[in-house]
Amino acid sequence: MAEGMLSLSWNNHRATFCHILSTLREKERYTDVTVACDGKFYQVHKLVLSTCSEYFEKIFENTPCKHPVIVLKDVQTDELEALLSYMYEGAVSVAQNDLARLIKAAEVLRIKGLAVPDEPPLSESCSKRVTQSRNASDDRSSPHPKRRRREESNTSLQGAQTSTSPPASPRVSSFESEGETHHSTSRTQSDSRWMDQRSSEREDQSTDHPLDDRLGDHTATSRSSPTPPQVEVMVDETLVKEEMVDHVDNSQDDIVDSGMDYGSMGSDSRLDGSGGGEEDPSSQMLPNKFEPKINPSQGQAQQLPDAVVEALAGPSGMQGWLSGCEMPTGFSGLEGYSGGDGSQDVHPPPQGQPVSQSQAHQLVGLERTIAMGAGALTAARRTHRCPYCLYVTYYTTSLKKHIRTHTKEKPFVCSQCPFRTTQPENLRRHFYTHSGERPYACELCPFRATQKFSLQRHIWTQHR
DNA sequence: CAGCAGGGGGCGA
DNA sequence: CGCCCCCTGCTGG
Repeated sequence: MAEGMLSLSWNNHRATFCHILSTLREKERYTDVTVACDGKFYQVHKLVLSTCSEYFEKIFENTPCKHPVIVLKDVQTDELEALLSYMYEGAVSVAQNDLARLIKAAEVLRIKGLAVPDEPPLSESCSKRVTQSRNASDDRSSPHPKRRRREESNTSLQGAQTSTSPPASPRVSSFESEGETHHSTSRTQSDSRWMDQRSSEREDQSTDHPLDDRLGDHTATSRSSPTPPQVEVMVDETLVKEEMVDHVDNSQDDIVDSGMDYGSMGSDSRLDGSGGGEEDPSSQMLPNKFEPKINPSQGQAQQLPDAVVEALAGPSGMQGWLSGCEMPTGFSGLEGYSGGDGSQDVHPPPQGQPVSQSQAHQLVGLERTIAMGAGALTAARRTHRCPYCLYVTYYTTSLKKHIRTHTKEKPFVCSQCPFRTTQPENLRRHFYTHSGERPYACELCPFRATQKFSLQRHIWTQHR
């Protein structure tokens, strides 16, 4: 209440907790109960079992023993393993055929969320439908299993995963893999040391929701999870329905992902790969002389086709990208573009393709451009077209710069910090932040700026 | 309001 | 190709 009160919240609390629990189980740390089943022994934690099952809770209540051994008779090992995974991770993959069995076992053990509601009805008037029961808010915080069933067609994936479901390895990976944030945090880039941290923070935040859902609904994070909850079990058999929402989410994820992956590939792997070695541009302090031109030399002629090939080859890369780029405009592709470009003379499209052939041809077209040189485009007045989007320019240099925005290639590296950029000019400008130089001085006041436009803006606003 | 990065245009060597 | 210019947009004080 007091003014000074701050609310501190641990965004990843659930995920972390979950992860740690799983890890503890794997390492058999702090385990205080042994579950014996069909000749196998599982070291687990009373806390977890009793949290997830009234049955176990009761047992422990009535078993003062410090490290009891519980022998399960009517449960098979694979069922138990699945249930343990479920309890520790909040989700588990199950082959459809095994679903009934699993539920039965869950019922025997009274596993919350599987066989019994994970929370007493309480006052929640919200009629609990057999399925999701819980109202939205609850839903987020508690592990109510949803059974989701992918189409049969998924079986291969599903089967594979389900068969190996029990191992409860942590899936931090699913969060890390989102990697994309990088390029979007323009602001932080100059803050060298912080960049990584910050981006990861962002990631955490951005995945906040999925994390929240983690215990109960893994759908959001299931993609890369070792034990994807393909089939999240539900109390009711009627749940065997597809949940469009999840599908949509997934598909979106996929799209986003393709975009992201693309980006991350470029900014991470590729950068590191191509520019990593050059990170050391030891002597490029000179604002004007940026030796660091890392390896822009390789030339686009090399790079481009690669990029193109990559994009084409990628499962979703190009498509995702193109769809993101072209579709939104609603143009019918080149037509619309050339018109809008006002470059009628400029742009009698090299191939004059109508939209239909557009994408592939754009790629091919550019590739050809690169391969054959500008001469091939004489008819087009030497316009240069981006293979990734509808961008067209007269200048090859502009195109190169532009393409880097797609490939995320940033060959120009600051010697003072991790900042890297696509244009030498940007690097030069950036360097002012280190050198303190402010080349643009206001004649009317002591104000100085690092960028001309900043000075102009200053004059307009201050001395107008 | 200022700092700063992204990104594109344009020109001279 | 290298360099400069410009506009734009975001961010933080």
